[in-house]
Amino acid sequence: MKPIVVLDFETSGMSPDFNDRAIEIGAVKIVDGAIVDEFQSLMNPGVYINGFIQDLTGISNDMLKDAPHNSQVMTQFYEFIQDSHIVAHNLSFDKKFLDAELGLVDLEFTGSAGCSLLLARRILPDSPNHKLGTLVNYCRVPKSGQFHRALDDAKMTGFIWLAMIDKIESSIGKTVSFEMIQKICKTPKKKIPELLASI
DNA sequence: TGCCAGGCCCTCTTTAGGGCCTT
Repeated sequence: MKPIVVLDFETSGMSPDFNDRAIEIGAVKIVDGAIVDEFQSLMNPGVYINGFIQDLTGISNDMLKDAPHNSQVMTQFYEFIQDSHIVAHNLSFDKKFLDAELGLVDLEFTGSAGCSLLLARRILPDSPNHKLGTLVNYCRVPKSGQFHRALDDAKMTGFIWLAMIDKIESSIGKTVSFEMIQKICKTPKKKIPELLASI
């Protein structure tokens, strides 16, 4: 089974379509249900980081001043995710930035991707909501460090992912493939019990 | 220059609207 890289970006805003850029990447690599490696780097895209983002992340313009440029970091990160599946909390957000930043260095990730937010809405329907911070408490996984820092968020997302996989596998009594997880994420909530019973 | 998102999912739906998530 391929490794799973759980990743998280901190960015200058909500969309690369409006010239927002990644300012930090954090990721953990999961093999056989355990975190075996990690990747973290600030990166300096050469754009000014506004006060809201500085307050949210604790990442200041001064901290980015001497950070390596995005092109250098993303080239290294591309090697880190080779031959892996990727997972993120609200994948559609992080995948946009991954594609945009890799595209700027003429690279492309063509592997499979999964979303812990979509899985949580299906597997943990009784959670008060499906924000990362809420799921950390709901799943009783370790709170590692500071929210809105990339590596800490990636670690916590990784723990939540593993907790959800464990819950699925405990309920059906067998292991599930990454492809099956993707299928669960695409299945309407109402049909999840029926799907799990059929595995 | 400055503008500022968008996919998912529910429902009093599908000829739509609005909340949830991510920074």
